[in-house]
Amino acid sequence: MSDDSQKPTEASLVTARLRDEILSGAVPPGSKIKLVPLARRYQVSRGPLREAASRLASEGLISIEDQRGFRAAPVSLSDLEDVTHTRQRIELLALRDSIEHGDLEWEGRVMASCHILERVTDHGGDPDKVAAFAEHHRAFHEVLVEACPSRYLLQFRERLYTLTERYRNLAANLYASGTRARDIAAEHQAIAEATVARDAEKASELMAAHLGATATVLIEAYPDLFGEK
Amino acid sequence: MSDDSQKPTEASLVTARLRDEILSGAVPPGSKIKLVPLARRYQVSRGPLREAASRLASEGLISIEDQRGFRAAPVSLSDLEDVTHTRQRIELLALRDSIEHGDLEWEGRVMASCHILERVTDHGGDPDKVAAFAEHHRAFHEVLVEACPSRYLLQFRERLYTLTERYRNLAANLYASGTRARDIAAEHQAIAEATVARDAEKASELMAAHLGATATVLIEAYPDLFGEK
DNA sequence: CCATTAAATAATGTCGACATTTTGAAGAAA
DNA sequence: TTTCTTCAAAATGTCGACATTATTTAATGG
Repeated sequence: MSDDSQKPTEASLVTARLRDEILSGAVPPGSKIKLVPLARRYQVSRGPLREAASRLASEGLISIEDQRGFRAAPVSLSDLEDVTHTRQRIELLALRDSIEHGDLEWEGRVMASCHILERVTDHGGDPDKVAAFAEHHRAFHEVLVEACPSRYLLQFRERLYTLTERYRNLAANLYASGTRARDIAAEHQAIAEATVARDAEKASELMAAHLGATATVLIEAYPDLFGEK
Repeated sequence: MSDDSQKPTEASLVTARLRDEILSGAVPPGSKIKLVPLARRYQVSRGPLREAASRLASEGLISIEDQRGFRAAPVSLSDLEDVTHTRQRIELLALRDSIEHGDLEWEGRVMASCHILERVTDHGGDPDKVAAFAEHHRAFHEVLVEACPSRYLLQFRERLYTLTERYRNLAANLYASGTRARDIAAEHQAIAEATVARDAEKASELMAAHLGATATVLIEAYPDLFGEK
């Protein structure tokens, strides 16, 4: 969204970094984003930081209060429900589009991504492995809707995915358990198969269930998540 | 999205102003946004301007090219089609939600807004009247989906409405004619009536047709729009 | 003891200056 | 002419300093 294969600007780098910290929970929801300490940590001036925060505000990760600075977007049960429900609707639209427009190479990428994801599924709490899984998981869901021709739908979808991932990370920070009794790999496998089979109905159904199940886990974990600060 | 009933910051004011100029076409699509002249015109430093541009980037009105500054988002036929199609889908979701959840007072606001809009429909090219119409038109479409409980869906909808309005303004700048042989007031009236009658099917149908008709007019006008720089 | 006010401390918002990069023009070489 | 190089002008990106506003702390009065 920002660079053109140029040397990235400090503002862009800091944007990515700050986004990650908000997503991971290193910057807790609702907490104030104090520019001076952050600028010191990032080894940059406050200028780029303000730009970064301004960008993230329009992404819904930061809220701006004039004369009072920036604040990590708060979390709430109702917000989580909204994110989930909206994401279900948007993602299904994108998935149907993708199934309709995807070509054979796309099918290949779907199966490849699914396979890779399956192989990295069991991480033993190793932070690197967890991060790798998160990355492949994102990639898999991304590939599924890749053939959707609407840039806007994809942008909205990505935004909602990011917000979901934030809740997932926040819950994971409290629940070290992580994965429940779900066989996520099997869910992904089924979605991938229905998708490349061009069975839009079945794929939609499976995807909706997949997102719903994830949401249920998060919502159950949420009360504990709200007990903290 | 930004203030909390505080004295707005320069960055916020400039954001609104720059957004208006991009929407109105005062800053042409694809043109570079040179900060020094703009800062001079706005009587502010470049700092707040950079923040404003950063915010608008995430809204899709500005594109950032690292080390090369900011640029008003380009327009294209394919982008217009994407905006239109996506907006149709999002808006219908929001409208159905709104019809399902709206209360009696909401119905009243819908009819009121529709009535007001009808009365300001015929503007004689007077810029003030045109601006007033645009404002009431935005308000009407806003009220229609007001009862939709999803903040995210409404945010996406608003964003797409804004992008549509940009294309409308750009076309209007070339076609002074403006309104075609459509009876827009009648279309709005029909949508409002179906909506307060809780006839989601009919309202959706009418709304889709309404958006489609607007899109058609714009798409027809578009080739001329692209002839200019 | 609590509430209210006043002073201090800290954080934000804005600006102007500097270094770096890009852009544009002028000129040289093929 | 066309292409490439060189150089100057302009624009961007970043920083540190200043003024203003918010927040915390201390003090005062009830």
